[in-house]
Amino acid sequence: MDSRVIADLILHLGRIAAGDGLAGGLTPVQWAGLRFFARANRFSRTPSAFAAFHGTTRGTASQTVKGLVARGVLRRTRSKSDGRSVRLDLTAKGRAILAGDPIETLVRAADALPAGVRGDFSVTLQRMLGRVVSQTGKPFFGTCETCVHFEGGSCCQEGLPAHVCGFLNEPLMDEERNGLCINFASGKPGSPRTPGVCAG
Amino acid sequence: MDSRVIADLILHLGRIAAGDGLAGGLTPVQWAGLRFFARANRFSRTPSAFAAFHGTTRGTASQTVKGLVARGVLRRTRSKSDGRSVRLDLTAKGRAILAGDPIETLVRAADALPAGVRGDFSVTLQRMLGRVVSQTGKPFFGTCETCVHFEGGSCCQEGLPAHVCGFLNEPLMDEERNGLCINFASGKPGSPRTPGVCAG
DNA sequence: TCGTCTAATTTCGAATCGAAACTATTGCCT
DNA sequence: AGGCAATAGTTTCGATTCGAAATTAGACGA
Repeated sequence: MDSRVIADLILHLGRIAAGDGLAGGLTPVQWAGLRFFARANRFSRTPSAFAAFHGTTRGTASQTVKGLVARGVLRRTRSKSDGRSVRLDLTAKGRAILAGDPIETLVRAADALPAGVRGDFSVTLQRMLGRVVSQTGKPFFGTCETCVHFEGGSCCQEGLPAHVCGFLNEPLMDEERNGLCINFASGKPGSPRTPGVCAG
Repeated sequence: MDSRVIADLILHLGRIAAGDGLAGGLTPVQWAGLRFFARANRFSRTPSAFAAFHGTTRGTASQTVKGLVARGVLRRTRSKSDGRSVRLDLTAKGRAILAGDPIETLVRAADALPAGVRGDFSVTLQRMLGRVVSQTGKPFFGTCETCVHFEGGSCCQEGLPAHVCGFLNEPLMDEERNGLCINFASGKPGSPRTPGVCAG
């Protein structure tokens, strides 16, 4: 019986916080897009990945992206390795606009929570998302931190890629580990990551 | 920095769970309306209250209500005491449809949480909603349980109203205390409710 | 080279939303 | 009483959104 209240609260919170129409000149969907492309890693900053993340079709996602590019908050570049693919990056203007995100109301509300509560709260939310996502068959976007494809090491020199994504066979810079990835696959929690073996 | 993740998670959860298009023949907005009129008390089952709760305009709320009445899930009756006002009640069909609410995915995810966690989680969500609501100036919908206007007693006979809403000066049946109310005003937590004095 | 698959876009019709105009009713104020 | 502002609800209108389907372009295997 408490569970229904929880579900209602989550929906209501999301609606009240993000439903605030044209805050800062962007629509709620455009805000969602801007947030996604700000947090996704370079393999996932594509229209298709945004469609999967946002739970919509590629056609709709394409329109959202077009609007954001037209506003000058996203830059569109074709992939060199795959002529079909496109990568979207935030422009300086995009990063500036992100500061006025209407989600800030929610962020401040989370900030006001006691520090001890906040950690548990975040973990519980994540657990619920994992369950919802697996039940509905939607893709889960996680970071390298708990990804089974992540092969890390720290034996290399400064400034060189120290990690590898085993799924794409691509080197990863240290600061790229925090981006959301569409290729995320959950590893067993607590199992140590394979230490990377470096030639150098 | 954890706070931003929390905000993202809440929005994403809400989107994934409720954004599921025409589940059961109703749109996401219509589901929100049906849920509201199922949980609101008899003073709050009006188009205006739904507009306030849902964070939209009265015009848009009116359209949503019209759609629900046309589908036969809500019944529309004019108020006898105020010729302008209208009350919406769920029909038997409405209650039946509510069983297939797409929010059930979220409810099940909440059910899967450990019992100890669930209580704290619910409290934290409520605290965040309170903060968001006070920051944005939107009305808060609470129940009699913690409402300052609630004047309760239990000295009356069975079957007769045992409580009173001090704001509307209206008698309240025992089972009406759990409905969401637009006239909710938060009382000091822990302060004892005024015991009702019965003539009988 | 052909066929199939994937990435992205475009088009089109239906639905949604908010702002503004409008009707009807209430209730305060003199 | 009579006037008048406030409130509840509805309607209309234009802009936006959305999803389904068709379209273009490139990748890749047989």
